Amino acid sequence: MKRESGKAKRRQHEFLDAAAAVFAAKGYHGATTGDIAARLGIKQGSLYYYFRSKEEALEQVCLVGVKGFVQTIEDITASDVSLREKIARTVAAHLGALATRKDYVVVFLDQRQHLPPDRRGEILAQSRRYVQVIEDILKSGRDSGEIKSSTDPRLAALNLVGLCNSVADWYGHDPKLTIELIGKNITNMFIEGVGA
Amino acid sequence: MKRESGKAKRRQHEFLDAAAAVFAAKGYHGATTGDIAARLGIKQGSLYYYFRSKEEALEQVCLVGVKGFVQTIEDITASDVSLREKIARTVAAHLGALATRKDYVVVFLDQRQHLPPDRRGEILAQSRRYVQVIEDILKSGRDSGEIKSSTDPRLAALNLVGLCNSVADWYGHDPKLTIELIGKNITNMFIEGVGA
DNA sequence: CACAATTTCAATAATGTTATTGATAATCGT
DNA sequence: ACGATTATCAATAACATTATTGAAATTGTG
Repeated sequence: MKRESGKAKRRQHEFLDAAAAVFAAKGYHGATTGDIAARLGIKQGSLYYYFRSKEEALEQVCLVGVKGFVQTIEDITASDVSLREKIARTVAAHLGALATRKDYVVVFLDQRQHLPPDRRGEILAQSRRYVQVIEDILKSGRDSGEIKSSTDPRLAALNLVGLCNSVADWYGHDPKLTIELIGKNITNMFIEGVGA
Repeated sequence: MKRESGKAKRRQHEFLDAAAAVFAAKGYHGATTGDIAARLGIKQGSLYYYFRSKEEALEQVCLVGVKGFVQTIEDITASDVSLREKIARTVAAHLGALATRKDYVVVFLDQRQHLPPDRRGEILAQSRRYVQVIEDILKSGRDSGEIKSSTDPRLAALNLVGLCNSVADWYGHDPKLTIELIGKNITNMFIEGVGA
């Protein structure tokens, strides 16, 4: 009989959290399975009850990381609000994922390259689609005259995503800089720029 | 007698290039000294004629990477041109370093965290100063009324640097996207935004 | 409680990696 | 061409890491 009691799921979750934390802190290759085990208070070999291989663990962590991004973006495109509001929501969702699941997001951003090609498929597809959706949002904004006609939607989308991703490099250093504050700042800069 | 013939320097340079390329491609821990040796066409043990340890190699690569950034930024602050021009030059210098020394820059950006604390000192100091100089440029621009008074120079500096750094993630994928084009795009977006 | 399922352990095989060393080959200046 | 300097090699010690296995402990259930 399959158990799948809430307890088992909780433990599985703890395991993924530990893997994400260790991968984020040390990088995939810099992290050892022993590090993950130590964080869970179990022995290195015991981990293999939860995964088949270290690679599989990385894949799972990356998937959680990227899904945090993609989750809400669909609804945002569909919603009937101004372009500014769409961008504000996109940024908020992006930064929100960073705040609530920093380890997963950081691992997705920085460690997915270490997955062998045959494990990269879905992760790559999801992240490509994410940028594509943002590009589409910008394109529609250009059509509706809400953004400059000279704006290249592709480049602008890459810039917006890069801008949000870069927050991961320093978020948390200064407690004054809340997600809300940073989000407003990025949204404003993206739409109006810093020029007087 | 110390030789220091041009040849020796050239070889030293080749060695650093190889280390940078391998670290950039596989990450510090994912890269083996054997990988670096293979790229140079020599045996793994022979590398230790050029460095004392893998860590030292990483430190040297990171230093070259960060110096590419800091090099020109000083002159830009001093120069007597408009804020827009200062920012345009800053972005151009940043992206230029990315284009001409991508491997070194990528290693500095993504791998410096794997240096032990006692090797991080100078690298950290240089990169802090880099952001500080940009912050100062923006502050002076705020004082001169060239940028919005509501702009937070610190956040804006972090954003500008993050934006430029994020180009490393995709630069080179599309040959149509030249450094000049990307630079103009970023400068425009940073100052005027994409809004109509 | 007793039984079955779940979770962890101890021990270890197989492999890979860094760094050292003394010998050897290649190169340079005279 | 010769001796000295520079560069590379072969071999290996020491160590770390992943993954496997069968046993043991723990937990949940009737």
